Amino acid sequence: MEELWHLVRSIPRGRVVGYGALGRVLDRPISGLLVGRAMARCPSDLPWWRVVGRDGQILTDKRDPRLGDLQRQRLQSEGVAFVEDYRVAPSALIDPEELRPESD
DNA sequence: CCATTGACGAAGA
DNA sequence: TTCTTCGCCAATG
Repeated sequence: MEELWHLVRSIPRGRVVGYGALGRVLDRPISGLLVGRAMARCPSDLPWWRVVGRDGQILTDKRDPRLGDLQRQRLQSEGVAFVEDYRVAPSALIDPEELRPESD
């Protein structure tokens, strides 16, 4: 999982990445669903709120619905634009590939 | 041990 | 466009 944690940690402030996109670039690719499962039990020092659905949707629900609001708040406080209450602007969405050069 | 269930997403109807 | 099915596979009951 170290590789996944590293990727998430390298997401710049004010940017978000999709679950499936992350799973796809791993050394051992996994489905977005598994990325989500991993994120639900990730280390507390990860910027987990910068991971969203493929179309920028805030998914976090099911077990702890309150997390969805927390995620939205954190993203908004980073300056991420929203096109809907629970969906970020496409411009904030980036591919894990673009994490290499940037790192902000 | 077996059935369900997800921080998902693509494909088919 | 909305709904269902299916692949993914570890965790949960």
